[in-house]
Amino acid sequence: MVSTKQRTLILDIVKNMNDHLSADEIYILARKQMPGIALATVYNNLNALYNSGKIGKIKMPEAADLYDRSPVLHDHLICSKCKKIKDIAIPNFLNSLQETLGEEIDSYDLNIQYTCKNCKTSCCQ
Amino acid sequence: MVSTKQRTLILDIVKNMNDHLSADEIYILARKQMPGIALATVYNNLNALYNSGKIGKIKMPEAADLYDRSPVLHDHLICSKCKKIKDIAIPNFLNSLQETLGEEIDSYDLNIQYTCKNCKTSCCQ
DNA sequence: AATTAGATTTAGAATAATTCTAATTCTTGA
DNA sequence: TCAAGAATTAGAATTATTCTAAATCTAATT
Repeated sequence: MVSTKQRTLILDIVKNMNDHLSADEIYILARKQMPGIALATVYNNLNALYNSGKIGKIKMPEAADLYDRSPVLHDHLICSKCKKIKDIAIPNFLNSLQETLGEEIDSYDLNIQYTCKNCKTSCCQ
Repeated sequence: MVSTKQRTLILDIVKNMNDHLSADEIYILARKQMPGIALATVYNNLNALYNSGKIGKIKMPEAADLYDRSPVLHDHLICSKCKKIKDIAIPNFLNSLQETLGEEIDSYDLNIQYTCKNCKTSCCQ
């Protein structure tokens, strides 16, 4: 895989995100630095970077997929109210899953809906 | 919630499925018995039945959602090759998840990709 | 039986995320 | 410099799902 300046830019944006962003949001950021870039290029490169294990991807149940600067498999708590995402690591989850099931697992997606502390305390939104 | 004949038909179809079907597949089955039914009605009723806890829904990462005759929360193994789905129950998963995280969970979606025995043995598909 | 309010259905348009296509441009090695 | 292959671009296409507005049905009430 050859790294073009578009791919370098997109990798740079993703690696410097403090949050999880969608392809569209990354596209908006990319255009600030490279106004002519196409949305399809952003998708192409996010897919390429994800497939080569350089970045992570969160497959959201009913919304656009989000990208993650870390390619290391981990899990996500999604607040049902404010939709903010919290990264979590469940220790040894993959292994214990494989043991429980007696099957070798290729990968998995786990999305957990909860109500974050902020939304719980502010009662009447 | 009043049960119309459309809703009764759709519930009947879902309850008698031996597999997990998409809204579109359910629509095709429904039209055999009620040719004038609209796809939007199928979606409306699947949503209504799911929201009232009468049927289950599997939120697939990059494909149409599938419906499940059982509303009881359980998990799914999805074969990466043939895409067939196997229902599984991970004993006590929700509780142990809540304990591990120290958070109260509203719900979760877990999709596990694996290679089923069939696809593993037939090597050169 | 007629009326009415409210819910549901219908058909088709709208939306939104993503992929595809074909033409163009860039890269790199010969 | 040239050619081959890869990547990019712009926009069309696709697909699942939701929305809209008009029509129809339902159930309760008179």
